[in-house]
Amino acid sequence: MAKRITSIDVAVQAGVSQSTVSRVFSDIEKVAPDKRHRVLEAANQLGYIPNAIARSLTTQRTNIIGIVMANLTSPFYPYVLEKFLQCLRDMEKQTLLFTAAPNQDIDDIIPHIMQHRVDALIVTSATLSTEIVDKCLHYGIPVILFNRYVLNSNANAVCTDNAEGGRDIANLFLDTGHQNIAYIAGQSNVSTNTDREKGFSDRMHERGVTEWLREEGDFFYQSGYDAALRLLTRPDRPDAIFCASDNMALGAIDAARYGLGLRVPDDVSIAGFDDMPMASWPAYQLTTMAQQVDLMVATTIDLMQAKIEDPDSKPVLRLIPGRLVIRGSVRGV
Amino acid sequence: MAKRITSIDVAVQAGVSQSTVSRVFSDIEKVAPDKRHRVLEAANQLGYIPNAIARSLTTQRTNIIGIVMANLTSPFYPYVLEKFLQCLRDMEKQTLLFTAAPNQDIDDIIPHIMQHRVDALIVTSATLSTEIVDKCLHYGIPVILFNRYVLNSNANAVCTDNAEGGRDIANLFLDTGHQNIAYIAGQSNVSTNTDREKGFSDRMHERGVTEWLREEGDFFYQSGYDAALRLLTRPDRPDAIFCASDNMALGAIDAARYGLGLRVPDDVSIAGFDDMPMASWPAYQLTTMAQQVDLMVATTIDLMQAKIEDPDSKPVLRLIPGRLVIRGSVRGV
DNA sequence: TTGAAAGCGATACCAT
DNA sequence: ATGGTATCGCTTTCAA
Repeated sequence: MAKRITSIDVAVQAGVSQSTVSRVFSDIEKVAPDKRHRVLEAANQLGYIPNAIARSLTTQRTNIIGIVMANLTSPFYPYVLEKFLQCLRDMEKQTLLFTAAPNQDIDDIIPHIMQHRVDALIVTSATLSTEIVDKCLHYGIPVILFNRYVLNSNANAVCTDNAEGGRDIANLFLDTGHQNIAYIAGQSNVSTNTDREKGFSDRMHERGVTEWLREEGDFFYQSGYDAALRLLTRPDRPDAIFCASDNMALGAIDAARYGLGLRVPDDVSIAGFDDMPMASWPAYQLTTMAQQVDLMVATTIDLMQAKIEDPDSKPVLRLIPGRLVIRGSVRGV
Repeated sequence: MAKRITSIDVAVQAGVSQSTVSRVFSDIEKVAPDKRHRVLEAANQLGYIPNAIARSLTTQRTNIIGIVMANLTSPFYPYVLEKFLQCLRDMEKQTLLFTAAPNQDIDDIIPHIMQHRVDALIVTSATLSTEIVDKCLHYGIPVILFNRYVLNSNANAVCTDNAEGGRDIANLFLDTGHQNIAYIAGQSNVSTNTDREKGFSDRMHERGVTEWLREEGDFFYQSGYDAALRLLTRPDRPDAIFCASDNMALGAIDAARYGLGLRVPDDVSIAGFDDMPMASWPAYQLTTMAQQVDLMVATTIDLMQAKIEDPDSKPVLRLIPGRLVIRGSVRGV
């Protein structure tokens, strides 16, 4: 490795002061056209690239946004991540990405992130204790929760209206005359699941249905497959299953078809939640409650910007409505 | 936001010098147990978190690894990314992640990354010009290509042995008595495709087959679906299709089944390449050439480490063999 | 407009 | 083992 090129080298080469070089590369300042030209030329000649580390140290801004992702393996999240990366790239921000190790407490990784003094922190599908959120805020790092919320926290949050989505699916099943309905839950301690389930069961009750089957999974494919197998081998086989995630819904469809030789939707209707890319594949044609990812991401970025510009703004929770996407996995529509 | 807490604040509070505080947080140095205790206590009390920016400026190391990813939307890459994140997290390194915008030249985003003085750069499924690689090296930033290689470049590279994989699939089809074989290509200008195709066609020739069908896709699901539709509606319908990616293979299976009512593998055998998670789902049971992602990632990290420790080490290309995974989409095995 | 000089918050070398 | 101090590479006053 050759000697590192700094703005001083460029200054010497261009016959100007180091300050002037700095001004050229921070754009804003006005510097005489001829000098600017000489600086640029010298920089190019020497292969100079400004050092963002040094810049961050003085400006107190890194232009880096931290993103914490829980599970990249579920096909829904890569899409979310991709969107975030696109947005941030367009804003000329860089992205420092973190995943939690299995069973690792998200709270524990935050200090690692804070060491790097990110300008803001986006946390998807994981909750943070109010203490750690406050610690971030204390350091001037806004926190925005994506698809999770914590009441009475100082963190902003953007979330699909999961309860409303659950109600809509209940309506869908009942409107199409299904008699024996089942729900396959995600982990019962995460709000994404509980909200969907709450909306679903509230609406069922409102419409006079007081009993239905329930199995619990973990949002992943295999758990949906297994849960559906348990449900569909019962003597009182359900004729409709609402799965708390698309992933589980696809598993449920495969269990019905390949595990038990049933037809979907003729023998059993299946609905999901998320609308991940595979939901539209011919093999599945899954009817599902779509999360409006693009809108959610854009909203998250907006909240982030607002909070960066006015750190004292009050935290808000933005609920984004889901969109019911009718395909072929629920009969009678 | 309160005043930022620095090591000086901690030093004052603990009644020691700032140097001592620094020593406590950089671990290595020995400092008297009682002082260390006082420092830790003061730090905790003040909510002090060391500033990695300032540290990087003096140590000339950021502990950040840059990763450039081309397409997160293909289900194969999130898995790769997840593995990288895990490995790097275990090494206490942070990850700065970049994706290229559609049609954006990867070369153009490298300077943005270099500004942040990452300790190394991992580039997946994209090539870099030799000039830009040399520029990185000049700045002491090793470059490791993942699943792509550039001959005569100074970048290290880790790649599946795509040619060998292609040969193996040719063997598989011929050993199982298929007569009319077809190949669905990815973009014909990327080495991942050309190597697979080259191995495949070489072996076909070696075994006396000189003619076969060919369609071109883009590695994604839809293109596989469309290409398979074109192939399977020909009068001389192929009885075996080798797809350059699992994604396209799944599309091909769906096209055969749902587009044309054919059975897989009875009417047509289909093989893929990658072994992404869905390949094992009951709906597909795809026979495919698996890329050994864990091994590839580990190898990449090893090369990276070696290059960081000895910047003058010669660049190497590591070929990782694929593993043929026999499931149910090819008949006769 | 331009240059000189004072930080930013650590590390690391040099004394003690 | 501990403290003082120069240093990393920039941005940002302050004067000129």
